[in-house]
Amino acid sequence: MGAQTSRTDEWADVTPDAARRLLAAGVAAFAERGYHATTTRDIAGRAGMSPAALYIHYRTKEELLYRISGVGHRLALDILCRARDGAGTPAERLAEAVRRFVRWHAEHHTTARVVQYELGALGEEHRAEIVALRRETDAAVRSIIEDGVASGDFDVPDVRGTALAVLSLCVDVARWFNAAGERTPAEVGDLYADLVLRMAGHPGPSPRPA
Amino acid sequence: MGAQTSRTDEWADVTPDAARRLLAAGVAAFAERGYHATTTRDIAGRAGMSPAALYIHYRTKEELLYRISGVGHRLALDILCRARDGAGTPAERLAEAVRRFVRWHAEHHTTARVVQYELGALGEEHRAEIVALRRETDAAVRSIIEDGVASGDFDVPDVRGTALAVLSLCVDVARWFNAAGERTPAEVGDLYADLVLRMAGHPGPSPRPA
DNA sequence: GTCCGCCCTAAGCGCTCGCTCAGGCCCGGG
DNA sequence: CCCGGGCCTGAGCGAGCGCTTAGGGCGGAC
Repeated sequence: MGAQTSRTDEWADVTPDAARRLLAAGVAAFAERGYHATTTRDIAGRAGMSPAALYIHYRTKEELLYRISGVGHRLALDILCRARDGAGTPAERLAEAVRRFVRWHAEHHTTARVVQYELGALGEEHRAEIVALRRETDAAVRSIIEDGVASGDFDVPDVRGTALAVLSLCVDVARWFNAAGERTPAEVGDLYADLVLRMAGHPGPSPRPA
Repeated sequence: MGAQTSRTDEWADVTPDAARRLLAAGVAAFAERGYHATTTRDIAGRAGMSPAALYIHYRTKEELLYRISGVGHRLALDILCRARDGAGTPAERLAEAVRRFVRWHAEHHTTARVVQYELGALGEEHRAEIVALRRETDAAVRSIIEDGVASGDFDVPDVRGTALAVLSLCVDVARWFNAAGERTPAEVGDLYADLVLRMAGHPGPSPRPA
């Protein structure tokens, strides 16, 4: 009946309670039907409120999407930055980045779907702000690959193109992942870490950090 | 002003002329704004007609999407089937499949975007029909990889998962590819053929068919 | 010339959308 | 006790939606 919350609440620091419930309801609705096919009545209903209540906490339906998008992008970016700045060889860091990033996209695939595929529904300035976050995401992946090329761990003729492909591959997990499917988020993360190291020309199985 | 047509017209065999123009206008509009954010007035306007004209050739807006989706999926599936059934080693066939498939997704990225990302907007029976086509697509890729594993050309521990990842990687090109960007469709196809062979554990550069 | 059938348009119907507004409940401070 | 502000609801506005309907123009058969 109520909003479908994720297992570890990603919106824990949003207050007041009603605003948080609306956010979670928005994520569920947008992920299921898409932004434009979702009505404010549907969102409010999932949160157990009347349609008018939405406008006490958010100025428009678009602002609700913007908040979701901002929180989601920052969480995903954080995962990559931590891996980039962590200890270990470039191969360990790339494997760890992909493993965690993919796992997040699988576990929170409803949020990730909204974050990755409803960007076009944002207004002009809000979209520009989110696109900037995305460029940082891209730079983080590229940076790890560059480290590996410099150290000789990787063999990558086209660093920009490979970084783009790696990110594209990981992000698309949100589209096809199904919680009722046969693979757990952790399994997909491990598989993808392996595939990405192969793309980077790293010999042997994907290493775990020490 | 008029509908934006692709360089090689993919809708050549759709008649009458007005129906084809509406299809092309629908593709352009859906790709730009998404199905739900597109109005029938917008589609008709791009085709240079009044809103009512749409309903002479298509029963509903959803049927227009269904036609687009059907034609697009069949074109993409055809590319993979031809590569699967072609001559050459598994590595040559996989490289060729990816090269052509990716190139199509880049060249026709507006069509591909609609085909890949607006599936959820289809009605129940129409969606089931399209999903069946998609399963064939998946099977074609898996089949080539299985051939390579059997012949010893590939080293793939998880065939199902790798096939899924390969397809996901290729399909997502439609999302990020930008015609004004720095890479041509052919360049992206070559890069991706290389990356996919690495994912399949094939040593050396991606071979061209004889 | 006359008529028929195909394409098309102008006008508009019924509906649902995002969003607003006047007012009610409830809880903490005096 | 009363009051005031934060949170919420019921009712509904104006707009734009998908789609329909009545009829006009026009080219080919006779």
